[in-house]
Amino acid sequence: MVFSESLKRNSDFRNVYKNGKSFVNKYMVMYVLENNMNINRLGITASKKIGNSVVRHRFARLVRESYRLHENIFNSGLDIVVVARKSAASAGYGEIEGALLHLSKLHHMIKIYFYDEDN
RNA sequence: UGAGUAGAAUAAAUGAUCGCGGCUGUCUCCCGCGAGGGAGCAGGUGAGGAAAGUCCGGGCUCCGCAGGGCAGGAUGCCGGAUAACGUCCGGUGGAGGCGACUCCAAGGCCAGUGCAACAGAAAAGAAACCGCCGCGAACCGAGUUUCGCAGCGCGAAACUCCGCGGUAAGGGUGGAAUGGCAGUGUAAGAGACUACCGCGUCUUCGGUGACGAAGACGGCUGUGUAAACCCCAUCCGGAGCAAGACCAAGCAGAAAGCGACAGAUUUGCCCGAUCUGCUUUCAGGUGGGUCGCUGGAGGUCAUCGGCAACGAUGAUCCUAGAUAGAUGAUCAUUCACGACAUAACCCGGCUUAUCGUUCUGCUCGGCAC
Repeated sequence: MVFSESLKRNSDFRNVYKNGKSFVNKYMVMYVLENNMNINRLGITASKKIGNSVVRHRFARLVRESYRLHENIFNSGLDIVVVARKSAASAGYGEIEGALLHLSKLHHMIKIYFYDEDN
């Protein structure tokens, strides 16, 4: 991913939870906070309540793939944390991708000139 | 061909595009005096049979070397395999199945202690509820049965109701009741006696052994429970790859309390050993990198030894190594339409989860010859 890296530290996660804004839909919760850098940092979380290791890994991969394929339409300088909800365990790629874009719009983090073709 | 039984293999496939982690590079570019670093490109590689649960065993690493006693834990038929095991192999004994085969926490209740609810008379230094039998008392009375007669009431006898005793055959209770069954015997009974079976002891034989076989002897002294305490035998130092080693960077200590009859370490306690501080609060620094990290009790094949587990020798192969943590997405085609489940130091096991498919040995039956 050219413009992004992953969010790693526990303290960074807590910072986003505490100070960022959040929106929710059926499959996930998304927290967003400006990080004053020129790249985005993406963190993905899935608790053990969601499922076993296979399920949690799969969720992370689907989110990462969805983000990667749409990386160029997002605004920069954001810390993004995606938390899995229980129904995400059985979701396929299309559902995860749709959910990610839906929440992105609610956060107004999609570049303006992409709005038309994505709607 | 049906049912079953034991074991083995496999764990959707192929292609295209985009994407990710290691590795390699006589490739390209950028940074740096340099060692080197970064980006790209190319090639090649990248989870499982259980990677899981973390239940055992070991390797490896560290610990003021690990010593003794007590406590504690684990294992528990025999022999073998192994680095080791609670695993595996081969046996013995028992249980189940027509059988192939499967299952077994399979040492010791004549070391001691305990427990055995309910039921039952009685569940272990002690036993008679019913029943059966004997003797006694009583001869009053009541009842039952039988018999007699001068016959519708009288009389007689026996038994029971009472007491003492014998008896473990039978009934009933129970998971379990003094070996079983048949006979002799007896007042009634009883291993009291006899045959057979079972049990115990001894001897002989076979086996490394668990144990088996045969013979003799003992009438066999009233149970079950040791996943009850316990006894016996064997084994066990602790902590774990966030182990641990190294490099780089960086800081700052202060206060209070406890204490040499102290404190710390070695799972618990005692002895012994070693060390000299320890605890709390406040304040401060780092939170980067390299190694450990995958070539190993390794896989495959052949030969030899062994019933086998396994071992020896030779040949041959190398197949993830991340560090917030790499396997995904889309499209196409095919099919049985895809279960369970993601390495985190490494092995040997066990246990549990699992859509299916295929193969092999064996058993019991059906049909045909």
